[in-house]
Parts: sequence; structure tokens; C-alpha cells
Amino acid sequence: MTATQQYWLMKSEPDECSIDDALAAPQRTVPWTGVRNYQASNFMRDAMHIGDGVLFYHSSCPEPGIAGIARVASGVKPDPTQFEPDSPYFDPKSKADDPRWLLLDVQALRKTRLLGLPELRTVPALAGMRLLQRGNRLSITPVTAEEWAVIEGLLR
DNA sequence: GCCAACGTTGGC
DNA sequence: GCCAACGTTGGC
Repeated sequence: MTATQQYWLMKSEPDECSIDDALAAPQRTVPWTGVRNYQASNFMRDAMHIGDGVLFYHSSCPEPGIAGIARVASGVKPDPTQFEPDSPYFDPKSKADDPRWLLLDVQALRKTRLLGLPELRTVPALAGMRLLQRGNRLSITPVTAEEWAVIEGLLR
């Protein structure tokens, strides 16, 4: 156990799962369903570890931004919604013995004030954040230790 | 609702 | 393996 803690930003639509929803869940933990992008999925499979820090981001909503702090709470497992025909995340190409999509559990730690996207863009130290790069659409992006520290400072 | 940006699909 | 067409994301 030598891996140092890493940091991530994970987008969730608050209509589906807000930071309040996550905090209200059993163990404050929710399965991160619905990732349907290989880059994001590969982050979960190859790079994310239990205990990593997570910025809980609200997207596709009136006020997009960081809404809370969470942690990675499990390793990867198959995302069951890919096998559910009635789910919006159903993937007919997925086979039970060869799932295409993974998830891991995320445990909410605390709600923060909303650190909105416009405010994030004003912080020079965050100019390089993956989230803020032009055209970024990834639902899971790495956050550097420096960026994490700056954001913790803004949320204090 | 618009649209820029990006990822995926599938014909060749 | 290329690349045009199409679908999706997500801020505005």
C-alpha cells in the first residue's frame, strides 16, 4: 500500500444524484452509474483507488459547479444499468460475461458552498484544470494535488 | 433551444 | 485504417 492519494472531479446531474442525495444515501455512498465514455471508465479501472479525493460537481443544471467533497469508496465493478433494458444507460452491446462499463462507489463526505464554474474560471491557479479546458466533456477528470489544495482553500 | 466540441459508428 | 455522418455533452 504505497500509492499516494489522488484527486478527481466527478460530474453528476443534480436531477439524478445531487450531493444532498449522496449524503442521504445509506453509508452516504452511491454507485457511480452511467459512465459511458472509455476515457472516464479507464480512469476508474486503471487509476482510481479507494480513499482518493473527489470533487462532487453538479453539471447540466442552472448553477454548475463544485457542490461537495467525497471519496472513492470501492474498487470497480460492472455497472448493472448497462444490462437493464428500461434504463437510459442500457447498452445492448454489453454481455453479462463481458461488461463494457464499470462503476465504483463514491462516498459523500460533506456538502460545500457552491463553488460555481464562473468563479472557478476567475482563479489563476486553476487555469490549467482539466475541467476548465476548452471543449472538455469528460465526466471524470484528474485533479492535481495543487488544484485540490487551492479549491480546499476557496471552500474554507 | 442552440450550438461548439468531441466521441463513436460504420461504409469503404 | 480513414473519415464523414451522426449522437451526446453541457454551458449558455
